[in-house]
Amino acid sequence: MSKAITARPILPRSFFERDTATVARQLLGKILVHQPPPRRGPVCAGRIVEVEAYVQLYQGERDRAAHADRGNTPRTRVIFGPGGHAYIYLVYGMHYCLNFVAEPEGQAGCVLIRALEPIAGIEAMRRRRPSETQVQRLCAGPGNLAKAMGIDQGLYGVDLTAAGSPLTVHECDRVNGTIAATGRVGIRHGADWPLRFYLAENKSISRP
DNA sequence: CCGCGGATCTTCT
DNA sequence: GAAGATCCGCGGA
Repeated sequence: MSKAITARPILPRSFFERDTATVARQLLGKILVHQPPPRRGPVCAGRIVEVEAYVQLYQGERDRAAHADRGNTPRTRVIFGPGGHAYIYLVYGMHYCLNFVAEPEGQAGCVLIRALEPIAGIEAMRRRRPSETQVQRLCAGPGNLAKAMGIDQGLYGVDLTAAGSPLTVHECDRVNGTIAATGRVGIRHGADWPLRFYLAENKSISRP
């Protein structure tokens, strides 16, 4: 790949240290790159097509669906640090979920990355998800994208903004088409808050 | 096509 | 002890 991709500028910390919903929305169309250590697999990359924002307050109300709402625990500590780091956790004892920390240090916000359109490392993705037959579905859904991209707890806390980091986010051309905003998936509290953003016509989103 | 159960981590009640 | 920011395979209709 991917001189063409990794040559694009890495998003700076100032991109992430803003209002969480703004960060979420503006991540659409950006390129996520996973570069494992030498001999640990090929570079994988995908275009971000679906995200969710988890905030401290939404229109003055606590976001009880956010992990950070429970406070600063061993699992959530990275969310309270500076923006532009990876927050990774295991759901239901099975699947890893990748989030980007937003907001300045001391404020808790993060963006769940829910779907990517595969760009590079597709053969590796297929090996990791042999049951998926459609390339465009390899990274559809938060657990699926972590699996396909080879992302696990070992990347907890990595700085997304450092050149040479195993996980980086890169600038891309402006997105075309409609950006949809709906309620977040699989939660109860604040289920109707429009904090899920996705590219409406994209074939790689987790669900329409 | 739909619904159920399994996998088995973190946190809270 | 239970629920949760999930996904997949199985069985029945």
